[in-house]
Amino acid sequence: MTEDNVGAILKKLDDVYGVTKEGFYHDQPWQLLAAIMLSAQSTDKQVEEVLPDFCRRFQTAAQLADAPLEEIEASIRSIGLYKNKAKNLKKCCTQIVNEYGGEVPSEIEELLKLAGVGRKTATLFLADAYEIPGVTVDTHVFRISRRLGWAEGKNPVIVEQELQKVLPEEHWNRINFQLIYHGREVCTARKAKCEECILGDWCERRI
DNA sequence: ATCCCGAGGG
DNA sequence: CCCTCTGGAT
Repeated sequence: MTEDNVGAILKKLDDVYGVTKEGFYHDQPWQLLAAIMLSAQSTDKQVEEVLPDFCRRFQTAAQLADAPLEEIEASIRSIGLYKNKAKNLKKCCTQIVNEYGGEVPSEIEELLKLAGVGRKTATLFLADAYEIPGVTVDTHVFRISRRLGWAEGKNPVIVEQELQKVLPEEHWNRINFQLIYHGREVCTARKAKCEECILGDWCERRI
């Protein structure tokens, strides 16, 4: 377990990938939650393409909850897993209207009760919407933090707890997008490009 | 061809 | 625990 590499790596990530990420377009918090749900297994570009029209068509959670499933599907048709997402969005918005008075809850335990909202979506929403510090562990964060020697846990929940101990809290809300960029371009699941990695000096995997 | 910026369901 | 859902990137 190396923890002395943490400071140097975090600084490098800040330098190369920046400290802020532009969030998804939205007028209302529930639309941000919807955008994050849409982003699963899809690119930001795909999501941003449908988002303006989506937000215009469904201005409130109640409007989406009442819309025919076919209309919801049509509005997100170009995005991966669109049938699942349309079904989950309708159910999720129905829950928001019926059980939360039309407002997205800000407690993670409540968010996790919403259809289509898992831990990754919930923590990212809390960070983006309310700047609540949290470590969002998606597939990239999971893979890279293990390669760096920051975590050893066998599932995302354990890794999340390990990272909360290893990382200063002010980095929690930016480590996700930084490692996503890094994970897509360099530290890929297979055939990682260790020769061109900016973290090569400190990474346990390369040394 | 193969793998995903997940989550629900059997 | 493993399967499925989807288009797009590589």
